[in-house]
Amino acid sequence: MSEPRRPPATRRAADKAARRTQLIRSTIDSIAKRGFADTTLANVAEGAGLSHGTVNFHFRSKEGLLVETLRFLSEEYKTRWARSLARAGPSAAQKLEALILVDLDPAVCNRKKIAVWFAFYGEAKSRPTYLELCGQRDQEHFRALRELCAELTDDDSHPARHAELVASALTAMTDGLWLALLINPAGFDRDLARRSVLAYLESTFPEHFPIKNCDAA
Amino acid sequence: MSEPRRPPATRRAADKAARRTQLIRSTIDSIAKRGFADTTLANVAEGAGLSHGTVNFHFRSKEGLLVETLRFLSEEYKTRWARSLARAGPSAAQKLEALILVDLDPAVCNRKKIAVWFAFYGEAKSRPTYLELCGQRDQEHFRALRELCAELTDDDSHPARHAELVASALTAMTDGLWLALLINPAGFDRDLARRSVLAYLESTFPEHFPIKNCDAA
DNA sequence: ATTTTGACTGAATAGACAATCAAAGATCAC
DNA sequence: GTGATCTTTGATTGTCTATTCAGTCAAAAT
Repeated sequence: MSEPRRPPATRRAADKAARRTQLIRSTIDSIAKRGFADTTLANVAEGAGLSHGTVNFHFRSKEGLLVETLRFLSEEYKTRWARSLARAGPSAAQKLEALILVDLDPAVCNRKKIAVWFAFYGEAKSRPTYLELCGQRDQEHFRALRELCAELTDDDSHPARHAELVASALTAMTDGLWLALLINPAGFDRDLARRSVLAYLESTFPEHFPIKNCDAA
Repeated sequence: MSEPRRPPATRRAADKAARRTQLIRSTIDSIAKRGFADTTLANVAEGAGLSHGTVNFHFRSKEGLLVETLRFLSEEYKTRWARSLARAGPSAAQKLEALILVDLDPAVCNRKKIAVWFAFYGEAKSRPTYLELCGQRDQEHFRALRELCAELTDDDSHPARHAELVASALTAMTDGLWLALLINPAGFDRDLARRSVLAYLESTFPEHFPIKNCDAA
Protein backbone atom coordinates (compact mmCIF):
# COMPACT_ATOMS: atom_id res chain seq x y z
CA MET A 1 0.00 0.00 0.00
CA SER A 2 2.88 2.29 0.71
CA GLU A 3 4.15 1.09 -2.64
CA PRO A 4 2.15 2.75 -5.40
CA ARG A 5 3.91 0.60 -8.01
CA ARG A 6 4.58 -3.09 -7.64
CA PRO A 7 7.65 -4.57 -9.26
CA PRO A 8 6.42 -5.52 -12.71
CA ALA A 9 5.20 -9.03 -13.24
CA THR A 10 8.29 -10.49 -14.85
CA ARG A 11 6.57 -12.59 -17.46
CA ARG A 12 4.31 -9.87 -18.73
CA ALA A 13 6.98 -7.23 -18.69
CA ALA A 14 9.24 -9.47 -20.75
CA ASP A 15 6.45 -10.22 -23.16
CA LYS A 16 5.67 -6.60 -23.51
CA ALA A 17 9.24 -5.67 -24.31
CA ALA A 18 9.45 -8.62 -26.69
CA ARG A 19 6.35 -7.50 -28.51
CA ARG A 20 7.71 -4.03 -28.92
CA THR A 21 10.96 -5.20 -30.48
CA GLN A 22 9.01 -7.73 -32.52
CA LEU A 23 6.94 -4.89 -33.97
CA ILE A 24 10.00 -2.72 -34.44
CA ARG A 25 11.79 -5.49 -36.35
CA SER A 26 8.75 -5.91 -38.52
CA THR A 27 8.78 -2.17 -39.16
CA ILE A 28 12.41 -2.35 -40.23
CA ASP A 29 11.57 -5.20 -42.60
CA SER A 30 8.66 -3.32 -44.05
CA ILE A 31 10.53 -0.08 -44.60
CA ALA A 32 13.37 -1.96 -46.27
CA LYS A 33 10.96 -3.89 -48.46
CA ARG A 34 8.23 -1.36 -49.22
CA GLY A 35 9.85 1.93 -48.39
CA PHE A 36 8.80 4.52 -45.88
CA ALA A 37 5.79 5.82 -47.78
CA ASP A 38 4.19 2.43 -48.33
CA THR A 39 4.71 1.07 -44.85
CA THR A 40 1.34 0.81 -43.12
CA LEU A 41 0.37 -0.35 -39.67
CA ALA A 42 -1.41 -3.27 -41.31
CA ASN A 43 1.83 -4.32 -43.02
CA VAL A 44 3.77 -4.08 -39.81
CA ALA A 45 1.20 -6.03 -37.84
CA GLU A 46 0.96 -8.71 -40.49
CA GLY A 47 4.73 -9.02 -40.63
CA ALA A 48 4.76 -9.56 -36.88
CA GLY A 49 1.85 -12.00 -37.05
CA LEU A 50 -0.39 -9.77 -34.95
CA SER A 51 -3.60 -7.90 -35.52
CA HIS A 52 -3.35 -4.25 -36.42
CA GLY A 53 -4.99 -2.95 -33.28
CA THR A 54 -1.98 -4.18 -31.33
CA VAL A 55 0.35 -1.62 -32.80
CA ASN A 56 -1.70 1.25 -31.42
CA PHE A 57 -1.74 -0.49 -28.09
CA HIS A 58 2.04 -0.84 -27.80
CA PHE A 59 2.85 2.43 -29.46
CA ARG A 60 0.77 5.51 -29.10
CA SER A 61 0.62 6.07 -32.84
CA LYS A 62 2.27 5.22 -36.10
CA GLU A 63 4.63 8.12 -35.64
CA GLY A 64 5.51 6.74 -32.21
CA LEU A 65 6.38 3.39 -33.71
CA LEU A 66 8.57 5.03 -36.32
CA VAL A 67 10.42 7.11 -33.79
CA GLU A 68 11.00 4.07 -31.61
CA THR A 69 12.27 2.20 -34.64
CA LEU A 70 14.81 4.91 -35.34
CA ARG A 71 15.79 4.94 -31.68
CA PHE A 72 16.23 1.17 -31.82
CA LEU A 73 18.55 1.41 -34.80
CA SER A 74 20.47 4.15 -33.12
CA GLU A 75 20.91 2.19 -29.89
CA GLU A 76 21.95 -0.92 -31.74
CA TYR A 77 24.55 1.06 -33.62
CA LYS A 78 25.92 2.69 -30.48
CA THR A 79 26.16 -0.67 -28.74
CA ARG A 80 28.24 -2.20 -31.50
CA TRP A 81 30.34 0.90 -31.60
CA ALA A 82 31.12 0.81 -27.89
CA ARG A 83 31.86 -2.90 -27.97
CA SER A 84 34.20 -2.53 -30.89
CA LEU A 85 36.03 0.29 -29.16
CA ALA A 86 36.38 -1.76 -25.98
CA ARG A 87 37.86 -4.66 -27.91
CA ALA A 88 40.25 -2.54 -29.94
CA GLY A 89 43.93 -2.28 -29.17
CA PRO A 90 45.15 0.54 -26.94
CA SER A 91 46.67 2.85 -29.53
CA ALA A 92 44.74 5.67 -31.10
CA ALA A 93 45.40 4.22 -34.54
CA GLN A 94 43.95 0.88 -33.55
CA LYS A 95 40.91 2.54 -32.04
CA LEU A 96 40.42 4.68 -35.11
CA GLU A 97 40.59 1.70 -37.41
CA ALA A 98 38.21 -0.25 -35.20
CA LEU A 99 35.65 2.55 -35.14
CA ILE A 100 35.71 2.88 -38.86
CA LEU A 101 35.40 -0.82 -39.48
CA VAL A 102 32.29 -1.04 -37.29
CA ASP A 103 30.48 0.85 -40.01
CA LEU A 104 31.39 -1.93 -42.41
CA ASP A 105 30.43 -4.76 -40.08
CA PRO A 106 27.78 -6.91 -41.79
CA ALA A 107 25.55 -6.63 -38.73
CA VAL A 108 25.02 -2.91 -39.31
CA CYS A 109 26.22 -2.56 -42.87
CA ASN A 110 23.76 -4.51 -44.95
CA ARG A 111 21.29 -3.24 -47.50
CA LYS A 112 18.27 -3.78 -45.30
CA LYS A 113 19.52 -1.69 -42.40
CA ILE A 114 21.08 0.90 -44.68
CA ALA A 115 17.81 1.30 -46.55
CA VAL A 116 16.04 2.03 -43.28
CA TRP A 117 18.65 4.55 -42.17
CA PHE A 118 18.33 6.36 -45.46
CA ALA A 119 14.55 6.25 -45.28
CA PHE A 120 14.81 8.23 -42.07
CA TYR A 121 17.49 10.52 -43.48
CA GLY A 122 15.12 11.22 -46.34
CA GLU A 123 12.40 12.42 -44.01
CA ALA A 124 14.74 14.11 -41.56
CA LYS A 125 14.46 17.63 -42.88
CA SER A 126 10.72 17.76 -42.39
CA ARG A 127 10.54 15.88 -39.07
CA PRO A 128 12.52 17.46 -36.25
CA THR A 129 12.60 14.29 -34.17
CA TYR A 130 14.28 12.33 -36.93
CA LEU A 131 16.71 15.14 -37.55
CA GLU A 132 17.58 15.17 -33.87
CA LEU A 133 18.21 11.43 -33.69
CA CYS A 134 20.09 11.18 -36.96
CA GLY A 135 22.15 14.27 -36.25
CA GLN A 136 23.05 12.99 -32.83
CA ARG A 137 24.56 9.80 -34.23
CA ASP A 138 26.51 11.74 -36.81
CA GLN A 139 27.87 14.20 -34.32
CA GLU A 140 28.99 11.55 -31.86
CA HIS A 141 30.71 9.75 -34.68
CA PHE A 142 32.43 12.90 -35.74
CA ARG A 143 33.56 13.92 -32.26
CA ALA A 144 35.02 10.51 -31.47
CA LEU A 145 36.96 10.47 -34.71
CA ARG A 146 38.20 13.99 -34.18
CA GLU A 147 39.64 13.15 -30.80
CA LEU A 148 41.42 10.09 -32.12
CA CYS A 149 42.75 12.00 -35.11
CA ALA A 150 44.04 14.69 -32.82
CA GLU A 151 46.02 12.07 -30.95
CA LEU A 152 47.57 10.81 -34.15
CA THR A 153 49.24 14.04 -35.07
CA ASP A 154 50.42 17.27 -33.55
CA ASP A 155 50.81 18.72 -37.00
CA ASP A 156 47.59 20.60 -36.83
CA SER A 157 48.69 23.37 -39.13
CA HIS A 158 48.96 20.95 -42.01
CA PRO A 159 45.45 20.95 -43.47
CA ALA A 160 45.58 17.37 -44.65
CA ARG A 161 46.14 16.35 -41.05
CA HIS A 162 43.96 18.83 -39.28
CA ALA A 163 41.86 16.67 -36.96
CA GLU A 164 38.64 18.54 -37.75
CA LEU A 165 39.04 18.11 -41.46
CA VAL A 166 40.13 14.49 -41.35
CA ALA A 167 37.32 13.59 -38.97
CA SER A 168 34.66 15.20 -41.12
CA ALA A 169 36.14 13.57 -44.20
CA LEU A 170 36.05 10.17 -42.52
CA THR A 171 32.52 10.61 -41.24
CA ALA A 172 31.38 11.65 -44.68
CA MET A 173 33.21 8.80 -46.31
CA THR A 174 31.66 6.08 -44.19
CA ASP A 175 28.18 7.54 -44.69
CA GLY A 176 28.83 7.86 -48.40
CA LEU A 177 30.02 4.27 -48.66
CA TRP A 178 26.74 3.19 -47.11
CA LEU A 179 24.92 5.11 -49.79
CA ALA A 180 27.02 3.50 -52.50
CA LEU A 181 26.18 0.07 -51.12
CA LEU A 182 22.53 1.04 -51.16
CA ILE A 183 22.19 2.53 -54.59
CA ASN A 184 24.95 0.75 -56.48
CA PRO A 185 24.92 -2.79 -55.10
CA ALA A 186 26.28 -4.25 -58.32
CA GLY A 187 29.39 -2.09 -58.47
CA PHE A 188 30.12 -1.84 -54.78
CA ASP A 189 30.73 -4.21 -51.94
CA ARG A 190 31.94 -4.02 -48.40
CA ASP A 191 35.45 -5.07 -49.35
CA LEU A 192 35.89 -2.24 -51.81
CA ALA A 193 34.49 0.09 -49.20
CA ARG A 194 36.93 -1.19 -46.59
CA ARG A 195 39.92 -0.79 -48.88
CA SER A 196 38.84 2.71 -49.82
CA VAL A 197 38.73 3.93 -46.25
CA LEU A 198 41.98 2.24 -45.36
CA ALA A 199 43.64 3.80 -48.38
CA TYR A 200 42.63 7.19 -47.04
CA LEU A 201 44.03 6.42 -43.59
CA GLU A 202 47.29 5.18 -45.07
CA SER A 203 47.59 8.24 -47.17
CA THR A 204 46.92 10.66 -44.33
CA PHE A 205 48.69 8.91 -41.47
CA PRO A 206 51.36 6.81 -43.20
CA GLU A 207 53.34 6.32 -40.02
CA HIS A 208 50.33 4.89 -38.19
CA PHE A 209 48.79 2.92 -41.02
CA PRO A 210 51.65 1.31 -42.93
CA ILE A 211 50.85 -0.05 -46.35
CA LYS A 212 49.59 -3.54 -46.00
CA ASN A 213 46.55 -3.95 -48.17
CA CYS A 214 48.13 -4.06 -51.60
CA ASP A 215 47.33 -7.68 -52.14
CA ALA A 216 44.04 -7.82 -50.29
CA ALA A 217 42.05 -7.55 -53.48
CA MET B 1 -3.99 16.74 -95.41
CA SER B 2 -0.96 14.86 -96.55
CA GLU B 3 0.65 16.02 -93.30
CA PRO B 4 -0.64 13.90 -90.43
CA ARG B 5 1.21 16.03 -87.86
CA ARG B 6 1.40 19.80 -87.95
CA PRO B 7 4.31 21.56 -86.39
CA PRO B 8 3.23 22.22 -82.80
CA ALA B 9 1.84 25.62 -82.03
CA THR B 10 4.89 27.19 -80.52
CA ARG B 11 3.10 29.20 -77.90
CA ARG B 12 1.17 26.29 -76.50
CA ALA B 13 4.11 23.94 -76.61
CA ALA B 14 6.16 26.41 -74.61
CA ASP B 15 3.34 26.82 -72.11
CA LYS B 16 3.08 23.11 -71.70
CA ALA B 17 6.75 22.65 -70.98
CA ALA B 18 6.64 25.62 -68.63
CA ARG B 19 3.75 24.11 -66.72
CA ARG B 20 5.58 20.85 -66.32
CA THR B 21 8.67 22.43 -64.84
CA GLN B 22 6.45 24.68 -62.75
CA LEU B 23 4.83 21.59 -61.27
CA ILE B 24 8.18 19.86 -60.85
CA ARG B 25 9.58 22.83 -58.99
CA SER B 26 6.57 22.85 -56.74
CA THR B 27 7.13 19.16 -56.11
CA ILE B 28 10.73 19.84 -55.10
CA ASP B 29 9.56 22.55 -52.74
CA SER B 30 6.96 20.30 -51.21
CA ILE B 31 9.28 17.33 -50.70
CA ALA B 32 11.86 19.60 -49.09
CA LYS B 33 9.26 21.19 -46.86
CA ARG B 34 6.91 18.32 -46.02
CA GLY B 35 8.95 15.26 -46.90
CA PHE B 36 8.21 12.56 -49.38
CA ALA B 37 5.46 10.85 -47.42
CA ASP B 38 3.42 13.99 -46.82
CA THR B 39 3.67 15.41 -50.31
CA THR B 40 0.26 15.19 -51.96
CA LEU B 41 -0.93 16.23 -55.37
CA ALA B 42 -3.06 18.86 -53.68
CA ASN B 43 0.07 20.35 -52.05
CA VAL B 44 1.93 20.36 -55.32
CA ALA B 45 -0.93 21.94 -57.23
CA GLU B 46 -1.47 24.57 -54.59
CA GLY B 47 2.22 25.41 -54.57
CA ALA B 48 2.06 25.91 -58.31
CA GLY B 49 -1.14 27.92 -58.07
CA LEU B 50 -3.13 25.42 -60.10
CA SER B 51 -6.05 23.15 -59.43
CA HIS B 52 -5.28 19.63 -58.38
CA GLY B 53 -6.74 18.00 -61.43
CA THR B 54 -4.00 19.60 -63.53
CA VAL B 55 -1.28 17.38 -62.22
CA ASN B 56 -2.95 14.28 -63.61
CA PHE B 57 -3.38 16.10 -66.87
CA HIS B 58 0.31 16.92 -67.30
CA PHE B 59 1.65 13.76 -65.72
CA ARG B 60 0.15 10.35 -66.04
CA SER B 61 0.09 9.84 -62.31
CA LYS B 62 1.66 10.94 -59.06
CA GLU B 63 4.39 8.39 -59.56
CA GLY B 64 4.99 9.86 -63.01
CA LEU B 65 5.41 13.30 -61.52
CA LEU B 66 7.87 12.00 -58.95
CA VAL B 67 9.96 10.18 -61.52
CA GLU B 68 10.06 13.27 -63.71
CA THR B 69 11.11 15.30 -60.71
CA LEU B 70 14.02 12.97 -60.06
CA ARG B 71 14.93 13.06 -63.72
CA PHE B 72 14.84 16.86 -63.61
CA LEU B 73 17.23 16.94 -60.66
CA SER B 74 19.50 14.48 -62.37
CA GLU B 75 19.60 16.46 -65.60
CA GLU B 76 20.25 19.67 -63.77
CA TYR B 77 23.13 18.06 -61.94
CA LYS B 78 24.65 16.63 -65.11
CA THR B 79 24.40 19.98 -66.85
CA ARG B 80 26.31 21.77 -64.13
CA TRP B 81 28.81 18.99 -64.05
CA ALA B 82 29.50 19.17 -67.78
CA ARG B 83 29.74 22.94 -67.71
CA SER B 84 32.18 22.89 -64.85
CA LEU B 85 34.34 20.34 -66.60
CA ALA B 86 34.35 22.42 -69.77
CA ARG B 87 35.46 25.51 -67.87
CA ALA B 88 38.16 23.74 -65.89
CA GLY B 89 41.83 23.98 -66.71
CA PRO B 90 43.40 21.37 -68.96
CA SER B 91 45.27 19.30 -66.39
CA ALA B 92 43.76 16.23 -64.81
CA ALA B 93 44.26 17.75 -61.37
CA GLN B 94 42.35 20.86 -62.33
CA LYS B 95 39.54 18.81 -63.81
CA LEU B 96 39.38 16.64 -60.74
CA GLU B 97 39.18 19.61 -58.43
CA ALA B 98 36.52 21.20 -60.61
CA LEU B 99 34.38 18.08 -60.63
CA ILE B 100 34.54 17.78 -56.90
CA LEU B 101 33.73 21.40 -56.28
CA VAL B 102 30.59 21.20 -58.41
CA ASP B 103 29.10 19.10 -55.67
CA LEU B 104 29.65 21.97 -53.28
CA ASP B 105 28.28 24.64 -55.59
CA PRO B 106 25.41 26.41 -53.84
CA ALA B 107 23.18 25.83 -56.85
CA VAL B 108 23.14 22.09 -56.25
CA CYS B 109 24.47 21.90 -52.73
CA ASN B 110 21.79 23.51 -50.62
CA ARG B 111 19.57 21.92 -48.02
CA LYS B 112 16.45 22.06 -50.17
CA LYS B 113 17.92 20.15 -53.07
CA ILE B 114 19.86 17.80 -50.83
CA ALA B 115 16.71 16.97 -48.91
CA VAL B 116 15.00 16.00 -52.14
CA TRP B 117 17.90 13.85 -53.30
CA PHE B 118 17.89 12.02 -50.02
CA ALA B 119 14.13 11.62 -50.12
CA PHE B 120 14.60 9.69 -53.34
CA TYR B 121 17.59 7.77 -51.97
CA GLY B 122 15.40 6.76 -49.06
CA GLU B 123 12.82 5.21 -51.35
CA ALA B 124 15.32 3.85 -53.85
CA LYS B 125 15.54 0.31 -52.53
CA SER B 126 11.83 -0.30 -52.95
CA ARG B 127 11.36 1.54 -56.25
CA PRO B 128 13.49 0.23 -59.11
CA THR B 129 13.10 3.37 -61.19
CA TYR B 130 14.54 5.56 -58.46
CA LEU B 131 17.35 3.08 -57.90
CA GLU B 132 18.15 3.18 -61.57
CA LEU B 133 18.25 6.97 -61.77
CA CYS B 134 20.16 7.47 -58.53
CA GLY B 135 22.60 4.68 -59.27
CA GLN B 136 23.26 6.06 -62.72
CA ARG B 137 24.33 9.40 -61.34
CA ASP B 138 26.59 7.78 -58.79
CA GLN B 139 28.24 5.50 -61.34
CA GLU B 140 28.93 8.27 -63.82
CA HIS B 141 30.44 10.31 -61.02
CA PHE B 142 32.59 7.40 -59.99
CA ARG B 143 33.80 6.54 -63.48
CA ALA B 144 34.76 10.11 -64.30
CA LEU B 145 36.73 10.42 -61.08
CA ARG B 146 38.45 7.10 -61.63
CA GLU B 147 39.70 8.13 -65.04
CA LEU B 148 41.07 11.40 -63.75
CA CYS B 149 42.70 9.69 -60.79
CA ALA B 150 44.30 7.20 -63.09
CA GLU B 151 45.89 10.07 -64.99
CA LEU B 152 47.30 11.53 -61.80
CA THR B 153 49.40 8.55 -60.91
CA ASP B 154 50.99 5.53 -62.46
CA ASP B 155 51.68 4.12 -59.04
CA ASP B 156 48.71 1.82 -59.15
CA SER B 157 50.24 -0.77 -56.90
CA HIS B 158 50.22 1.66 -54.01
CA PRO B 159 46.76 1.16 -52.49
CA ALA B 160 46.36 4.72 -51.32
CA ARG B 161 46.73 5.81 -54.92
CA HIS B 162 44.87 3.06 -56.65
CA ALA B 163 42.47 4.94 -58.91
CA GLU B 164 39.57 2.66 -58.10
CA LEU B 165 39.96 3.15 -54.37
CA VAL B 166 40.53 6.87 -54.52
CA ALA B 167 37.59 7.38 -56.85
CA SER B 168 35.21 5.43 -54.66
CA ALA B 169 36.50 7.25 -51.59
CA LEU B 170 35.92 10.60 -53.27
CA THR B 171 32.46 9.69 -54.50
CA ALA B 172 31.54 8.51 -51.05
CA MET B 173 32.98 11.59 -49.43
CA THR B 174 31.05 14.06 -51.52
CA ASP B 175 27.81 12.16 -50.96
CA GLY B 176 28.56 11.94 -47.25
CA LEU B 177 29.26 15.64 -47.02
CA TRP B 178 25.83 16.28 -48.51
CA LEU B 179 24.35 14.14 -45.81
CA ALA B 180 26.25 16.02 -43.14
CA LEU B 181 24.93 19.30 -44.49
CA LEU B 182 21.43 17.86 -44.39
CA ILE B 183 21.37 16.34 -40.93
CA ASN B 184 23.90 18.47 -39.11
CA PRO B 185 23.35 21.96 -40.47
CA ALA B 186 24.57 23.60 -37.27
CA GLY B 187 27.94 21.87 -37.20
CA PHE B 188 28.63 21.73 -40.90
CA ASP B 189 28.85 24.14 -43.74
CA ARG B 190 30.02 24.13 -47.30
CA ASP B 191 33.35 25.64 -46.40
CA LEU B 192 34.22 22.89 -43.96
CA ALA B 193 33.11 20.38 -46.54
CA ARG B 194 35.29 21.98 -49.19
CA ARG B 195 38.34 22.01 -46.95
CA SER B 196 37.78 18.38 -46.01
CA VAL B 197 37.78 17.15 -49.58
CA LEU B 198 40.77 19.28 -50.50
CA ALA B 199 42.65 17.92 -47.50
CA TYR B 200 42.06 14.45 -48.85
CA LEU B 201 43.31 15.39 -52.28
CA GLU B 202 46.39 17.05 -50.84
CA SER B 203 47.11 14.04 -48.75
CA THR B 204 46.73 11.57 -51.60
CA PHE B 205 48.22 13.55 -54.46
CA PRO B 206 50.62 15.99 -52.75
CA GLU B 207 52.49 16.71 -55.97
CA HIS B 208 49.29 17.73 -57.76
CA PHE B 209 47.52 19.49 -54.91
CA PRO B 210 50.15 21.48 -53.02
CA ILE B 211 49.22 22.73 -49.60
CA LYS B 212 47.47 26.03 -49.96
CA ASN B 213 44.41 26.02 -47.78
CA CYS B 214 45.96 26.36 -44.36
CA ASP B 215 44.74 29.85 -43.81
CA ALA B 216 41.43 29.61 -45.63
CA ALA B 217 39.52 29.24 -42.43
C1' DA C 1 -17.01 34.16 -88.14
C1' DT C 2 -16.99 29.50 -87.01
C1' DT C 3 -14.95 25.29 -85.82
C1' DT C 4 -11.48 22.66 -83.71
C1' DT C 5 -8.05 21.76 -80.61
C1' DG C 6 -5.88 21.79 -76.34
C1' DA C 7 -5.47 23.41 -71.42
C1' DC C 8 -7.56 23.62 -67.29
C1' DT C 9 -11.10 23.22 -63.50
C1' DG C 10 -13.40 21.32 -59.57
C1' DA C 11 -16.84 18.15 -58.10
C1' DA C 12 -17.47 13.26 -57.60
C1' DT C 13 -15.65 8.65 -56.73
C1' DA C 14 -13.58 4.91 -54.81
C1' DG C 15 -10.08 3.12 -52.11
C1' DA C 16 -6.74 3.16 -48.35
C1' DC C 17 -5.45 4.25 -43.95
C1' DA C 18 -4.75 5.38 -38.82
C1' DA C 19 -7.08 5.37 -34.83
C1' DT C 20 -10.79 3.92 -31.65
C1' DC C 21 -13.29 0.79 -28.93
C1' DA C 22 -16.05 -2.81 -27.06
C1' DA C 23 -15.57 -7.43 -26.30
C1' DA C 24 -12.82 -11.54 -25.60
C1' DG C 25 -8.79 -13.80 -23.94
C1' DA C 26 -4.73 -14.37 -21.10
C1' DT C 27 -2.14 -13.76 -16.92
C1' DC C 28 -1.61 -12.57 -12.34
C1' DA C 29 -2.40 -11.72 -7.20
C1' DC C 30 -4.80 -13.44 -3.53
C1' DG D 1 -10.78 -20.68 -7.82
C1' DT D 2 -11.96 -15.80 -8.29
C1' DG D 3 -11.71 -11.25 -9.44
C1' DA D 4 -8.62 -7.70 -11.23
C1' DT D 5 -5.55 -6.29 -14.61
C1' DC D 6 -3.26 -6.42 -18.77
C1' DT D 7 -3.15 -7.81 -23.69
C1' DT D 8 -5.19 -8.82 -28.08
C1' DT D 9 -8.64 -8.81 -31.53
C1' DG D 10 -11.20 -7.16 -35.49
C1' DA D 11 -15.09 -4.38 -36.77
C1' DT D 12 -16.02 0.41 -37.22
C1' DT D 13 -15.24 5.29 -37.96
C1' DG D 14 -13.80 9.29 -40.04
C1' DT D 15 -10.29 11.33 -42.69
C1' DC D 16 -7.39 11.81 -46.48
C1' DT D 17 -5.96 11.19 -51.28
C1' DA D 18 -5.22 9.82 -56.22
C1' DT D 19 -7.75 9.57 -60.09
C1' DT D 20 -11.53 10.37 -63.28
C1' DC D 21 -14.39 13.08 -66.03
C1' DA D 22 -17.82 16.18 -67.78
C1' DG D 23 -17.76 20.70 -68.73
C1' DT D 24 -15.49 25.61 -69.35
C1' DC D 25 -12.62 28.63 -71.61
C1' DA D 26 -9.14 30.52 -74.69
C1' DA D 27 -6.23 30.17 -78.43
C1' DA D 28 -5.43 28.47 -83.13
C1' DA D 29 -6.99 26.98 -87.57
C1' DT D 30 -10.11 27.34 -91.29
